[in-house]
Order: sequence, then C-alpha cells, then structure tokens
Amino acid sequence: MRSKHYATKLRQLILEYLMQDASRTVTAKDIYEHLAAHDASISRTTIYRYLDKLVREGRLLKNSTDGGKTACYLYEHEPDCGHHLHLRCGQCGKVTHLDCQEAENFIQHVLQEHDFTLHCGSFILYGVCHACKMQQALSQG
Amino acid sequence: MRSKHYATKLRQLILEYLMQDASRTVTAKDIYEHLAAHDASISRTTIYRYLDKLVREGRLLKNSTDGGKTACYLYEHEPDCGHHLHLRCGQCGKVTHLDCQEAENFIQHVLQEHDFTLHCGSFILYGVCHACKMQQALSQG
DNA sequence: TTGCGTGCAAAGGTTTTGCATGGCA
DNA sequence: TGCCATGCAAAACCTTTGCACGCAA
Repeated sequence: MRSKHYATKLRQLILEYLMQDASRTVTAKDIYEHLAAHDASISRTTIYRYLDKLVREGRLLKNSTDGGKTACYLYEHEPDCGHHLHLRCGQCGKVTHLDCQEAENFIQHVLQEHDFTLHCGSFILYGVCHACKMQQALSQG
Repeated sequence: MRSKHYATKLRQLILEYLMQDASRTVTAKDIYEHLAAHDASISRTTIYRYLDKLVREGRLLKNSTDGGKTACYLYEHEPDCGHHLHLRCGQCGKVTHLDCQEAENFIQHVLQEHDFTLHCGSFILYGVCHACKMQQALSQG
C-alpha cells in the first residue's frame, strides 16, 4: 500500500535516526537537531511531511508527549499497526514493548466486550519506569 | 493537598462546565466558547491557568486529542487519579469509563510485572466506538 | 519528462509569560 | 491588608500551507 516514492538522502537519514533506537520516541525537533548536528541541513517542513507520510503508511506511531502539544513518533519494526502496546517512561524516555499475553487480552477485551477499536495513536502509554521510580525515591531522601 | 484558593464566579462556571458531562473531553477552546456563549467574558489566560491548577490537584485528566497539538481535559469525579481507564471515541467524542475487571487486571499487571506506574494522562485511550464504526461502514456502502 | 521531494516564507493555532489591576477573605 | 485571580498584549512554540524550484527514475 506504499505510494510511489524516491530514495533521497534526507529521507534515508531521517529513517536511520528513527530506526536506530526503537526504545525511544522522537519529536520533529529531535530529528531537526540530530541532522543539524551531522551537518545535514534540512527544513522542518520536510521533516513534518515525511513523518506524516510514514504515519500514513503505518510505519510510525504518532502520539503526544505527556503534557500534550508536541507530537512524538515511534518507529514500528513490525508494522502491524495496532497489535501491541508500549509503555513510555516520561523521565528517561525509554519505551517498553508490551508483547505479553495480558496486553493482548486487554486489547481483545476492549474490542470484543466494549466494541471499541483502539486508534494506533493510543498504543503508547505514559508513566514512570522502575529505575526512575527508584531514583526518585532516593533523591527524596 | 489543595492549595489555598478563592471562590470566584469564573472558576465556578468553568468547573460546572467541566463537571456537567463526564462523558466528553473538553478543550480550552470549548470552555472559552461556552462561557462566551453565556455572556461571561473571560480571557484564555485565565482558563489555562485554572486548568493547570486543576490538573495539578488531580481533579482533571490532561491529554491530547488523537493528533496531538491541542490538549483536552476530562473531569474525574472520583479523584483517585489512576484507578480506571477511559475509552474516547475520536469521532463522536464520547468517553466510556472502563470500570471492568479486565482493565483493573491490566493496570495491575503493568504495575506488578513490568514495574511501571501509569501516568494519569494515559488513562484515556483513543479509538472508534461501535456506533461510529457502524455509521462509517454504512456511509462507505 | 513526470511527478515526487524540498525549501522558504508566511500563516494558523495553541499555550505561556510579564506586568499591572482587580477582588476574595 | 495579603494573597490570589484576572486581563491584556506579546512572545514562544509547534505545525501547516502555498508556491517555486530541484531532483530521482
């Protein structure tokens, strides 16, 4: 279902950056700064347009950081959009892929009992991970 | 833990509006327009500041509409922040409160097995409800 | 040559901030 | 009187759009 497209250097760079660490979500700004730091000048417009395209093709999950406002993206190595949930720690930014039975069951339950189809954008849940909780506890005495 | 505050007419109006229908999420714009329609002039600044306060106090869930960008809010009648999930239909805007055992189990599983504490902002999941799915199917022939 | 990709500049929209004033307790 | 609440205007941000040019196939 992928529309026709050309291989360009900029897109390759963006994609590499997105794929490089599937345990982080990325913002348009992150990409801009990353490319800038690597001497690749790029316009924000190009970034947004390419991200949009990837989202439409289902290769990227689009979501928002906890507060709202800024959109963030997560590369889906298995582009079966909507088959597993993710947990993202708001402090260290790490993303855990929930491929356990419980998550599976929950999604099925929502779909069957509540007759509700989850949107891809809701496949990232936010919170705080174990490591950050510990650190927080320590720093609070 | 509620900080000192004064009862003012504007805040009362905002709160009434938020409480009036716990099956919808509301944006700052909604509030602005609602009050304007009821001859209550208010500044957007005031709305944002009050919403922030309510979120900090845990009486409101802050989230983003599907795309991101605009924040939306949901009044929590039981301010035990983090005890049940909600499903929000992106088309009709209706919010279903998931107070079933499965949701409960899932949250517990995430907390215990993955050692991950969900953030209040993630207690709203987005998707499409039954009614809207049907309508969509019909309109597509 | 065709049609996608890109950049620039400008617009659009939401949210935040600084500062002065108004109002509750 | 002491804070908190409010409004205005401006700023800060993120994202989108229109248009012209560049470039892969």
